[in-house]
Amino acid sequence: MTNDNNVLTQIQAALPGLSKSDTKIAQVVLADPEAATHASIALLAQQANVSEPSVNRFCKRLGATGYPDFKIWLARSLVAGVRYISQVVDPQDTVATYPGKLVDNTVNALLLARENLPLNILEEAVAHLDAANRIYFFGMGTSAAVAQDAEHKFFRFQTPVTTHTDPLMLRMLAAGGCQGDVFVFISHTGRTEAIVDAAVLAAKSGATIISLTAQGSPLAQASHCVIGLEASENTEDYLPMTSRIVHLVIIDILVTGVTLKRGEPCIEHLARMKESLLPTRLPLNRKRTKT
Amino acid sequence: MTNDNNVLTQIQAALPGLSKSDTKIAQVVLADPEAATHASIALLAQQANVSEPSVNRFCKRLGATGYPDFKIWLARSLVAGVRYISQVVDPQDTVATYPGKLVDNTVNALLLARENLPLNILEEAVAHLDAANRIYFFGMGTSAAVAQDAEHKFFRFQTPVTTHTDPLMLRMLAAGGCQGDVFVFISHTGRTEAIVDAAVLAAKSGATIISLTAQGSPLAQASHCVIGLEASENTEDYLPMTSRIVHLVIIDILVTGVTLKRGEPCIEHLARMKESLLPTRLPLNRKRTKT
DNA sequence: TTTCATAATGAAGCTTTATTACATATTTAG
DNA sequence: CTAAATATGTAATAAAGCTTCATTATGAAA
Repeated sequence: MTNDNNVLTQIQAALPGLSKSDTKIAQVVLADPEAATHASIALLAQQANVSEPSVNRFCKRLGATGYPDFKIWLARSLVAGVRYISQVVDPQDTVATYPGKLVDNTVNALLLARENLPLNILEEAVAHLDAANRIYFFGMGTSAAVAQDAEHKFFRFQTPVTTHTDPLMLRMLAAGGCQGDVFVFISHTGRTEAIVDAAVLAAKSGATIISLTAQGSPLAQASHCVIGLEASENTEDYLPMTSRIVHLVIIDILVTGVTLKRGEPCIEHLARMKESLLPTRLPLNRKRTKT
Repeated sequence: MTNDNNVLTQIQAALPGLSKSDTKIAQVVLADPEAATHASIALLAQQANVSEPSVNRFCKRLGATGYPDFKIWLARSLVAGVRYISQVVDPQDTVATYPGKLVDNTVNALLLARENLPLNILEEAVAHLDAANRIYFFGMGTSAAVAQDAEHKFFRFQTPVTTHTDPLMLRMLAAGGCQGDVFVFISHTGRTEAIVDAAVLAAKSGATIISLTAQGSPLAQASHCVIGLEASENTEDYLPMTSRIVHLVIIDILVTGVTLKRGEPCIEHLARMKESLLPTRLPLNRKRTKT
């Protein structure tokens, strides 16, 4: 009910069942939420052609304590101009509009994920990864890049870690798994056959299966530890965009979790790794443009 | 000046040069910005042990038109609880705290990038990519995953595209470039020697160089088209986390840009590609948990 | 140290804004 | 077609925020 702390989506959801005045108010607010945050109740009432108390009642019906509270709430739904409402890119978009939409959608996906972070499962996953003798990351398609990123990050720990995308390699490794092995499967849909098969095989072999995938998917069902995310939106229809970003941030969380669990020595080790890269870099030679 | 539309950072930046009352007010606001958005001017004044006009003046000094305006502004700086201020993970963090911090930092990086999107440069980059006979993506370390992701997305266009991480391969390809080739270099620092060398070589060969890197870096100087981002924050000290995410979203922008430029036929083509993946997926078998 | 000028702060009254109570209109069900 | 319920608007009330001005603190020059 009220756990959707976003006004815009809430108004839009409520629109059908709204009264005449409320509809008018809703339309004015949705048309330019930005402006609404700066308008007084009198101005908004005038723009919607309704009385001031109607606006006040509208706010209360939405769960706010009054108009000022509503404005605060509304302001929060406009993150630095980001619209919470998922914005679909259409052929009419220009360079002035679509980049912002894409960033907004990504931010929204992250904020949504943030609210639904399964902390206990993350903790569990971190424990498994920390205790692992060997870690395997698997991802295909877009998730291959996520897996590669994960390998690159986990590689810095002492635990042996590898990434694979070849389905045959995947099956073989999965079949040959053993206690102490941790397989991390990354799949947006959780329905990529090769991945699901491998997960089932790996589970039988005694290894621990962690998956970054859709809740309730076949892959999720085959896993010991599911870091599940809400299902994809329509924006993912052509190219998965936001989901892989969320997966990457979850990789960050897991890496950070293991780092914290291992404590100081590990942090030092990471610092040394970092230093070893310095000789490959040219000297800094930058002119600052801003203060 | 006023282009930093975040209050919290602005207050913090202004803190040193603030008067006695203003400091008290700033402290109360920073201590619990959330609460401040709901407090009346009287309450806030009382909590800070100052008079109401002082609070009002404080707001105006920060650029707001008054207290209510300040509250709106403040509310926006608290994106669904996200603190704009970059939050450093420290050893005292627990699973209850660090995941949120990481997401917040990522969101902040994206919001920052969103405000500084170089639209004209993106447009230029899209034009180059659209017109390219051949596209090469290069990235090393963490950026290798970004390059791979880019390849995976651009692969769906008809233009031949490849990704490489091997420095030798890189040099050879760069030296053998020709007009119509587009080299996309991805490097957080812009100071990875192998990458910079390759960019210089490729530029000499007549190819077009696009780079996703730090403004003003050696790599940027060797490029025709620099999609530059603000320098790294201290949070990147151990592992680049937020920058790669921003790079990925820029890849999304470029892909989307080319898709839009090519118009309908391309969109259809993408849809067909998508369909071709369906047979590799198991049937949907999900139980919805939420309405 | 004193004096003067400047800046900072607070008290009181004033203005704007939001809310409540009540009356009127509109819809809906019987 | 009427009656109850609901929705809407008017006007009065209350709350919040703002401005003016007097007071107090701060700091520089004599």
